[in-house]
Parts: sequence; structure tokens; C-alpha cells
Amino acid sequence: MNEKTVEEGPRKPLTPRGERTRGSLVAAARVVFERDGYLDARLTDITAEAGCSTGTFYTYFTSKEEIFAALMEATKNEMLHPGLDHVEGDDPAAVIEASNRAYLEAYRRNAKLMRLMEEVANIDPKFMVLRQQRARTFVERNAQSIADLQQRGLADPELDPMMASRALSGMISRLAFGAFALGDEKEYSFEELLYTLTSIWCNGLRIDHQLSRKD
Amino acid sequence: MNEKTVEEGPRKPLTPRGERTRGSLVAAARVVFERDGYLDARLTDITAEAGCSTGTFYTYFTSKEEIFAALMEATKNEMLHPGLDHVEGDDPAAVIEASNRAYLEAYRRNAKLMRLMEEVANIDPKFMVLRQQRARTFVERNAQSIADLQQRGLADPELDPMMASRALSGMISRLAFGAFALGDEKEYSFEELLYTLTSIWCNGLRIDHQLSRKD
Amino acid sequence: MNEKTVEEGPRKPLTPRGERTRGSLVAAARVVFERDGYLDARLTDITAEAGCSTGTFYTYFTSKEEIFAALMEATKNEMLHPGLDHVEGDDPAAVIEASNRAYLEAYRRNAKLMRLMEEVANIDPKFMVLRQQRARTFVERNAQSIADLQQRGLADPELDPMMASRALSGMISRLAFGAFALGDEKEYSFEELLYTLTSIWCNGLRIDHQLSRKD
Amino acid sequence: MNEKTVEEGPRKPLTPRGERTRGSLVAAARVVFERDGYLDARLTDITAEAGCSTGTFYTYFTSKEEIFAALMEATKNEMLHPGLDHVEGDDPAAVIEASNRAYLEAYRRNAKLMRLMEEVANIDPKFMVLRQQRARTFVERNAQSIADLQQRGLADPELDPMMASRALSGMISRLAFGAFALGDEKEYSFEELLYTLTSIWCNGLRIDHQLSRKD
DNA sequence: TATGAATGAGGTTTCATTCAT
DNA sequence: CATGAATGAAACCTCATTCAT
Repeated sequence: MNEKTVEEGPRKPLTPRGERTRGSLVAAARVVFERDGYLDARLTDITAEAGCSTGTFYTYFTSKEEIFAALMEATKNEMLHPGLDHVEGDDPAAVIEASNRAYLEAYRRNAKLMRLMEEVANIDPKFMVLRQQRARTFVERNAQSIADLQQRGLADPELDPMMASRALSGMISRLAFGAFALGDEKEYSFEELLYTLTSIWCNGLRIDHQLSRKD
Repeated sequence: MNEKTVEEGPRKPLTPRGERTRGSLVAAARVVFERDGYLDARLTDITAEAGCSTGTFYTYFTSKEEIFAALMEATKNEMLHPGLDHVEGDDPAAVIEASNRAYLEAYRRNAKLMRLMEEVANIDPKFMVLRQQRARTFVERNAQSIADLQQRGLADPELDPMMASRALSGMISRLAFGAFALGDEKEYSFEELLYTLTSIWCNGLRIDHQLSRKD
Repeated sequence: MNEKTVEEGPRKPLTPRGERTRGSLVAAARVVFERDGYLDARLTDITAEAGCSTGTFYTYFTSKEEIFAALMEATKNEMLHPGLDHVEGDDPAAVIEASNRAYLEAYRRNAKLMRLMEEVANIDPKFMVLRQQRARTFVERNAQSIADLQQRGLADPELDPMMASRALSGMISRLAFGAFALGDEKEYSFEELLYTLTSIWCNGLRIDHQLSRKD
Repeated sequence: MNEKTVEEGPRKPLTPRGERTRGSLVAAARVVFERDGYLDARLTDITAEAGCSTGTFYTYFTSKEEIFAALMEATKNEMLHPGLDHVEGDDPAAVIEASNRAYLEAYRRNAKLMRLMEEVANIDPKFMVLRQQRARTFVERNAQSIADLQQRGLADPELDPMMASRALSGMISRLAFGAFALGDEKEYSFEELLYTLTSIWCNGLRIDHQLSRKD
């Protein structure tokens, strides 16, 4: 899987000083983008936040798009979430719950970044591709897990694992977006959210479970 | 429910000619927005498409935002989808399937408009509010339907109807967006999509069903 | 001969007002270019001189290059000079003298423009092409005239008319450039210049003559 | 004759290393200027070509202009051409032909440099002065030679030697520019060029000759 | 002497919006 | 009501030059 669809300028070997400046620009970009949104962010806001001059920006990046790509690259690990198969355990429902909990927590932690990614993906096709690639990773992991459960006779064999995974993965990401990125959080209790998603996930696949709400 | 959160300029009574001009502007806006996207659309593109002059635009609208709002208003009926309770019948699964089919078909028909709405909602909070309002209508209708099924003993009573509806409604809209708005349609068979969504919907609520794929 | 090598933006049919504004911009461009040179001229200098705003510039032109092309087009008739064959008369030497006199006078009148053309031609290949095209017109006319004199037995038949014309036409334009465009005019008496050029021209082609200096 | 009109930075005594670095910068400047033109050449292109850092440039030069002056100084001998009086011989026409041949060959060898000089002279008055000084050397030598021929009764005594030299010297440099610097060379045969120029030169001064084309 | 990151003035360019006709 | 030229704020971007190491 080649995540380099969104190009970043030829990264010449950097001196430590250059490394630092570049880093401060990416950090500043995160602050400014999260605060003002992608469109409203001006390059001068970013350099001001980074404490350097406009010209310096162009030492490391050629455009707003490119520094955004760099920011996405720099933060890609922050949304790492285990996926079903990375949670150990014998009880499928417990595994699913743990996985969903991890996902929701990661989403909540990175809500602003996710919000931002959504804004940019809907503006620039290059980043829609990136978003889809990352989503696909998540979807495929879950599809694999569903297929395993089917093989072990623990999940409805009628469903296409990939399609079911798309539906369920989409369900959780959408709800997380609504709950955390849009800041409608007041309407949602985290545990209620988790319970509902996990119930539907398990029921949807016809997985036996004894889930209950936590408060 | 007040849908007027997104203001439209004081609609002075229009002469028939004015009515026509305004209409051609909205129609042109749809063409241009769907073709170029909201951000890349220039007002002069719209007036050119409408066959009128730049100045005329301001007779009817005060900004790009406002004509977009007018376009949303003009097309709001195009995504009208029945919601569960609007489909008659005794078999809940059949009702759900019919409802989902109607939703997917409407989404497919209006894919470009939905894509556009997503773009703008992620740019402009006013339109995020509008999008959420419309989603809420859909969610609430489905929640009502779920509550009904619970009362009739046909659906899992443990689930909060509103939360379950958010999850399931989000699931279907997300999948429709991916399938139709992003043009990844090749990866999806419509009937497979429908079957998967409806199965998970019914299973998720523990509704008895005998669904089968159509080809 | 297609002189449209240097493109000018699609000239939409202009309203009289637009015609006037465009004209004032071209006139302003001439003032500013002649005063400051092509490179040092800023678009804002031109719009300021034309009495309009920066934005207006872009209603008519897309770049400095383009307005320069328009200026060249607008002034192309100012350097029209008869060429040998357009001067009537039986005495070839008198004809050549009259032609040279007309050329030098036109050059002197348009010295700043010629200076400008030279600057730009040496910067931008598109305008070198234009300069060469215009020179070629002059060269070809003179070549024709030389061929005629050869046929009438009045000029050295050994010389290739085209090559001889290139040499003699180049001689006069170079001297005119030095005398008038560079402002070394003090070193040159117009009549001395004319006498020398015409003598060499006639002698060079072995045309009989009784030229004498005027003072 | 003071050729130092175009200043060069105070040339501090250089270490051998410094000498080498400076030399590589001038050599790089020639490559880059000839390749990209004066205006499009960036100092970083030159330092990159020279294999040193940006900062090093300022150890030896203070500006693009100055390194260009240094390049002109370094290459001034490359266009050395004998001038009429430096060719030995009794037959004036043969001397003129040899001189012209030497000039044309030197021009052809240094065509890019001459092209460059022309570009810069038309941009920067300081270099126009330099160009004129060098031309003047050539013109004056030729004027001296013409005066000698007049004194020996071999050339038309009516012509002012200086003015005639300006005309004839300009003729040859213009034609050389067109033929070699602009790369229109295909249209010109070297020998035809030489024959025409020399014929007109001799005829123009009424010098007896028996010139013939070589092939 | 060499390095190369940092600087920032000053130009270009866009396009939503105004307004005289 | 319609016109479309004029407006100008606001952003972008370059690259010669400086300077701390």
C-alpha cells in the first residue's frame, strides 16, 4: 500500500537546525489548521505561529497543500487503532467491544485532526484518496476479522465480509465524527455510544454476546 | 423545526421576469457547483452559465453562500426518502428493505448534490448545521420506527432507539456516500449493498427476517 | 506573414467605455515602459498612470508581456518606412537617399520605442521573433529593390540581393540604434550620418551616384 | 581607456584556495548565464553549479551584476579580433577579408557570450557602456585603417573615416549577431556571408578588389 | 573561508462586490 | 431590472542578501 499519493517535496537531508525549523512549522500548521480550518489558514499565520519569516516556509514546503500533507504524515500514527484482530481474547464480543472502545477513544483524542481531514478531503481529491486509503486499512482489518469469525462458525456466514465491514466500519466512524468532531458530544454518553455500536456490530453479524452498558 | 438557519436574502415579490432570472441563476449554480465544486465555482461562472451579467446576480443574492442556500432549498425535496414508517406493510424486514432501497436510489440519483453538500458542510458551519438538521429528520423518523418495533416486541428492547437510529442511519448514509458520491461505485453492487445494509439493520435490531440477495 | 506570434488575449467585443480604458492602459504602458524600461515597470505603475485600479489591468491583459505585445501592435505603424521601392524617381541614388532619410527620421521619432523593443527582444524570445519578423519585412523590400537594380544593370550583379540587403539593412538599423536609441546623438550629425550610409549603400552595390553632403 | 566603469569588488589578495573558488564561480556563472540567460539565472544556480554554498558567493562578489562583470572581464580576450591594421599584406581587399573572417570566426565561437552581452547591455546601462567601449575599440581601429587607405589613395577620400567605420563595423557585428547569436545560422553560408560583407566593405570604400566566393 | 538556513521587501494576481449607465 | 467595467483588499511567492555557526 503506497501512502505517498500525496507528494511531499524532495526532502533534502536536513541539518539539525533545519529539522527543528521544519518541525516547528508542522507543529504550527497543526495549531493553525485546527484553530482556523484549512481554508482560512494563511501561510503567514503558520510562519507567525512557528516564529519564523514567510520565506522560511518555502525552504521546506511549496504550498499549503504540501504542509498539510506533511502534517498528515506526521500524525498518521495518532489514529492508529488496533482493529479487531489485534485485541486478544476468546470472547468475540469482548474483543469487538475493546476494539471499538480503542477506536472511539483515539477518535476523541484526535477529533480536531479528524475534523480537519474531513474538511480537506472534501476539498482536494488528493486528500480524499489519502483518507480512503487510511479508511481502507481499517476496513480490511475488520473484514479479515469478520471472515475469521465466520470460519469459526461464530458469525453469520451469509454476509460478504468486506461489504459488512464497510458498513460497520462506516457506522462507527460516522458516529464518532458526529459525536467528537462536530462537538455534539453533549448529546452522547461515551458508554452509551460504545454499547450501542458494539451491540449492533455483534447483532448485525449474529455474534452471541452478553453485552451490557457501563456507566 | 426551523430550517431557516441559513438565511436567504429578503425575497422581494418578484415579477415574472425576475422569477425566471432567479430560477436560471439557481439552475446555473447547480450546474457549476456540481461541475467545479463549491470553492472553485466563481460567481461569474454562474452568471455566464445563466446567461446574464455579473451585476444581475446581486439583484437576487448577496453572496455565493446565499445562492448555495437557495440551491439547497430548491433541491431539498429531491432527497426526500420515505423513512421506515412511510412504507406500508406488515413484515418489518420488508419495510426496512424498501426504505433502504428508496434511500439508496435517491442518493444515487443525487450523488453529485450530496457530494457538494458534504463539501460545503465541511467548509461552512452554517451548512454543517443544515446538513445535520436534514440528517436529524431522517434519524428521528427511523428512531420512531425502531421504538414502534420495540413496543410491538419485534426489536431488541435493550437499545436506545435514538442512538441505534444514529448508528444505523449513519451507516447507510456513509456507505451511500462512498459508493455513489465518491464514484467508487465499481466496487459495489447495488443489490449486494442493499442486502448487506438491510441484513445488518435487521440483525442489529434483532428483527426476525428471511432476507435474500437479489441479482 | 503572420505577425500574431505574440498572442494577445481574446479580445472580447468591447463597449466604448472598455475600449477607452484599454486604450488608456496601452497609452500608460508606453509612458511607463519608455520612462522606466520594461523590467523596472510595475503593473501598478501602469494602472496608476492610466488612472485605474490594479484589478482593471486584468480585465484587458493577463501579464506585462501581453500589454507589451498590445503596445507593439498599437505602434507598429509608427516605424513604417517606405523602403527603397516606394520612393519614386529615376535616379537610384536619390531614391536610396530618400529612403534612408525616411528610415532615419522614423527611427529618430521612435527612438525610445525602438530602444524598448531592443530591450524586450533580448529578454523574451517571443519578442525577438517579432523583432525579426519586422526586420525581415524591411530586409525583403530592400532585397527586392536591389534585385531590380541588378536587372536594370545598375547594381553589381555578383551580390546575392538578400544577403546584401541583410548587410545594408543591418548597417543602417544598427547605426540608427546607436545614434538615436542610445542617445549618443551628440556624436552624430544627421546629415553626415545620412551621407555616409547612402554613399556606402550606393558604392557597396556599385551604383553610380553624385551624392554630396547637406549641412 | 578605462574599462573599469563596471566596478568589481575590491579584490583582496586571495589565498590559492580562494583563487580556485572564485574561478569556479566565474566558470559556473558562464555556464548558467549562457544556459538560462542573465535574468533567469539565480545566484543559487551559480553556486550549485560551482559546487559551493550560497554564502560563499558573497565572499567574492556582492551581486549578480558584479559576477557578470567579472565574467566579462575574464572573457574579454576571447573576442579579440585583429582589426584591419593587424593583418599584414599589400592587397587591401585581402587584408579586409582576412580581418572580417577573423571577426566572424571569433563571433561564431563566442556566440552565446555575445548573445548574453547583448541581453545584459539592453538591461543595465553599465553594461551598455561596456559594450560600447569594446565596440569603440573595434570601430577606432577600423577607422584608422580606413584613414590610412585614404591617405594612400586607395579608398574614397570623401567619407569621414570614423563615420564610415561605424557604419561598416556595425554592419558586420549586426550580421554576425543575426547569423550566430540568434541561431538563424541555417539561413547563412559562412563563406557567402564573408563574401558579401567584404564586397560591400571594399565597394563601399571604393577599394579596388578581385574578390570571389569560396565554397 | 565555507556553510546554508533565515530573512522580508515588494511584486503579482484573484474575484467577490459595487455602481454608473 | 439588467449591464459589465471598475474596484481593491488580501493573499501568495520569489530570491538576493544576511549572519550565526
